[in-house]
Amino acid sequence: MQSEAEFLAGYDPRDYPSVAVTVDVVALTIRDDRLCVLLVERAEQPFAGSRALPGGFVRDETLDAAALRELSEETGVERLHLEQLKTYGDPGRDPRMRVFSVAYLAFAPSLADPTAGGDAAGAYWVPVEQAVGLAFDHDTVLADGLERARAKLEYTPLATAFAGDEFTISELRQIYAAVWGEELHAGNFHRKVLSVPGFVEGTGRTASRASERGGPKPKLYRAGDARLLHPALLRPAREDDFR
Amino acid sequence: MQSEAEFLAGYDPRDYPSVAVTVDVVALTIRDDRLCVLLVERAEQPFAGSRALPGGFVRDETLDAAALRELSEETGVERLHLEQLKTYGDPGRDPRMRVFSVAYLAFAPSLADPTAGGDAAGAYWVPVEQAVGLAFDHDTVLADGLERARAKLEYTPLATAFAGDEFTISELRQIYAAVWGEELHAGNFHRKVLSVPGFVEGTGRTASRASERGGPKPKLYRAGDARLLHPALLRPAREDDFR
DNA sequence: TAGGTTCTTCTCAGTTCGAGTCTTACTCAC
DNA sequence: GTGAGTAAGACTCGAACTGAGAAGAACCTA
Repeated sequence: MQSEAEFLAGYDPRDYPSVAVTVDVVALTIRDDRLCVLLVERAEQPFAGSRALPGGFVRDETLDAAALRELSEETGVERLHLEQLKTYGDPGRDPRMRVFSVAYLAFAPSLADPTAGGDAAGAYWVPVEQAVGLAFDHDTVLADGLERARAKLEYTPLATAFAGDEFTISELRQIYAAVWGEELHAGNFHRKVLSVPGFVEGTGRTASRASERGGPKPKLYRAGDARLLHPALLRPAREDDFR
Repeated sequence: MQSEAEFLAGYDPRDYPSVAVTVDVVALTIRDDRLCVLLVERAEQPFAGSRALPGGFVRDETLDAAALRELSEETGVERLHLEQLKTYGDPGRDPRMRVFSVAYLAFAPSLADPTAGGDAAGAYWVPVEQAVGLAFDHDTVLADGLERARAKLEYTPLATAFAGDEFTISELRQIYAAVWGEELHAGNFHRKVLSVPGFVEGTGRTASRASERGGPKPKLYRAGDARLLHPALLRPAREDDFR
């Protein structure tokens, strides 16, 4: 494999257009009650061998379509909620040329392992706290994506995008706990979720089995039609978050 | 002046790079208790003569720097709060070539009239409800910016960015009223603002004059050090906003 | 000086909140 | 099968917050 130094030495910027636009995707899911992000192992220079967020150049398509395509090409992941996060364009963030990267945030229910493809040598879900030392400025992108995801859980029904079609209140609570990194009071969470209009709606059905460790069979719910939670479901306040 | 049709007929895409990145700025302020946006009159094709958001091509600089520079060049406006809004990149949104526009949102205290410069034939503050029929997809960009601004007033001390260094609680209330488009209960607003830690801090001073129509001289406050309002200052709920 | 307006504080009832308890239904280990 | 432990869901309590309104003092204009 070519080293990064060799690659840069043989690289002539005039062979390429001087400005490029890419999309990069922060795809999140919950696995084993842990918040995980989708990473690919880069097969090409620059940063060959490093881990990075999946992404690539935008073609003759909308930005949303590019994000969906790249995610699908490099990882096989398809069914998910996508939204634009932020654009990163500092000069020098890509050693080849001026590259503007439009970052997307994606939320996926628990899925089978992704299949690598495209420019990616491998693709896998990694617990977010282990996703450090990424290529380019992707550490920053990931941090911004996590902050956005944590905030959006408060005032949108986004958490249901992490769940399957039918879910229990407990599963929903564990999604919140995984994203926020702290446990929630089960009774209060239950009361709150059911009291917010349009958050979830009952299916009339009950899980076929209780939790592994006992307890009654929980009722099953599906996502409601609300697009905003009102009143919001605020995470426990920590003083230092505000100053 | 060249018509748009003439311009396009004489336009050869090969004279230009095929992809470009611009910044466009939704700059907001309050004038006469009304929410206004900064518009420029375009001097160049395409859309010459139309009104548009101030903006232009990104040079060898960060995106934030480009937004600040364009705003200053085209309008003379300088001292303000800037944050990235969203990136627009649909094929065909600019008739010349593929243009990606990184939109910024800016909040300025009440200022003197801007001075036109750069590509702009004129620059002026326009009440947002009169800012329709803009060039490119700027109607959409403005709508997204307004929605973002309205939401951020709820949970950040952003409103103080519209005020001067010292302001009264009433002035702050009128900023909220102008952005949200509805009156607020003066007593409750007063109680709420003072109860949120770090939102405002007293100066110990009092306005030299009361309101034109009477009343006591109000106390003066300045922005506090909070970066988030907790608890948030929620706008009156309307059912249809949630579904 | 009179009347109207604003600033600021206060009251009151209704709602939401965090923390905890309780009952019931279930799983697992023995 | 039985018993210990756990979870779902309903409930209670006091504290905190909310919207609506009232009240007094300060100040403007006519």
